[in-house]
Amino acid sequence: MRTADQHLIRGFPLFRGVQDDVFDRVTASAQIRDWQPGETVLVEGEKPAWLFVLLNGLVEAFSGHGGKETTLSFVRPPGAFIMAAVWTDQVQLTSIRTIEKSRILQIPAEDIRSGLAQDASFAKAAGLELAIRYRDILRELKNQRMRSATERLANWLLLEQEISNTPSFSLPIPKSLLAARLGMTNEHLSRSLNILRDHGVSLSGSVITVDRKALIAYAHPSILMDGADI
Amino acid sequence: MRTADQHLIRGFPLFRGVQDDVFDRVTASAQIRDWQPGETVLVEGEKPAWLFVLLNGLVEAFSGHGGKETTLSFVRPPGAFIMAAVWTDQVQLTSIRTIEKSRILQIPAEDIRSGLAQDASFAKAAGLELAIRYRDILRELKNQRMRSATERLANWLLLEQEISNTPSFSLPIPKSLLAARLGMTNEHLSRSLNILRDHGVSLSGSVITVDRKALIAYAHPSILMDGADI
DNA sequence: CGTAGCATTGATGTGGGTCAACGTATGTGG
DNA sequence: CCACATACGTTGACCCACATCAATGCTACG
Repeated sequence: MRTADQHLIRGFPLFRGVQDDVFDRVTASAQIRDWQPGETVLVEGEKPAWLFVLLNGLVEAFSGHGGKETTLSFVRPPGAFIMAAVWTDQVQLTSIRTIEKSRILQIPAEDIRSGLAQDASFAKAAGLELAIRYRDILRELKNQRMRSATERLANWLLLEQEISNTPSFSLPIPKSLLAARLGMTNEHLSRSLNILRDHGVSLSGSVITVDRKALIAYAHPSILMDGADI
Repeated sequence: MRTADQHLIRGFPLFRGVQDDVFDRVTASAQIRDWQPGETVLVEGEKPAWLFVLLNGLVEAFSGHGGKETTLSFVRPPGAFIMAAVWTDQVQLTSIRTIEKSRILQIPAEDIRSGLAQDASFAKAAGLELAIRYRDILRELKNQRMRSATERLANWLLLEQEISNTPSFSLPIPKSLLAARLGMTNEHLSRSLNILRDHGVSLSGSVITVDRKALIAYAHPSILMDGADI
């Protein structure tokens, strides 16, 4: 790894406040690799050999079972993935593929585990990463159980619009991915968008315009369910 | 806290390998309280004042939104709860209530956080707890997305039967709770049990007899989805 | 241009929720 | 010991959200 890269990584939340010697040891055998869109980074069911940290790009966690496939989350920089599998040293529960061209840091799982034991700051930072993902996925489960697909979509739009900070914005991902993200089919997404036309959403192609007040009345957003997102 | 209690707690996975002085500081202001079945321990939406560790009993994490309520998980000893909220110092995403008479240790959230920063062993143990819960809930999300309610039930029965280690066993929780746990209505649970009669399950009252081979053929269990359970 | 994605639309099927009625225990007090 | 209440489970009728399958439209781009 080049020293410029090392410098970049040093500033990542995961390594904030970590002792120099621990940082050096943890990153000694680390590698950085560039990935093309659509490449599979890892497959569920294997023991984790590395911890992965997304430096840039976009990555999808998904899983398949009995002919079905489901998207569990997206990861954006500076997120890490399969932290829980590395921490417990158990098989990965998800597969990972790149959505966009991505640069990914990989650190030997064993080095991570010994780093956790050596430096409380590192363990605290890694645990924080894990806690954030835990909360993300918990929100997702609540979302799934207590809202209809159309409501999920409505709340996603509200969040996305809030991020873009303009009433009109264009979808950052293709609709097929959005459907997967929301746990619904493409067809149903299309219909749901039509339903939302009656509640403050207008769209032409991938450009969305939101009347927040109307959409909020429909969506009932809640900070206990709508969190950090793609 | 009595020294006998302190001794008990010292042996908990959360405090395995923690330095004595850190242990003393973390547990200095800790309290143990006994709870009756059905008591609400904490309500979602509040900032966590304590970390809770279940010493014995059974506790349910649940959430409500827009007139609906959903059970997110059960916690059995020696599990901790709202670890993620304490770690991130963000509002709790779930409410907690006791199912059975329970004894619960509570430790000031601030003491936990400073303990994390002081002792790598403690941070590692707390992170392990978090990682285990993360994986539980991830499995639950996969379960929810890729299986029907009846399949979820079938796999739950397989797991429960495996624990009991006899072909015949009686349900450890009332059916209404089981339905909540599986994310379905009581009515649907009843129907699902009837469906499973054709696949190796026979029941009279709350006593279940499972023909593993037949049920496995229906349920398609997977270690990537069926994990530690109630 | 044609053809290869993607998105929409329609027709139809089904898992599972909802509501109401009916059973089946396990009490409690007369 | 029986009448009754209360809680829990089952069954049936019905409905709705969402998936599935198939056809069609839309854009893009070699």
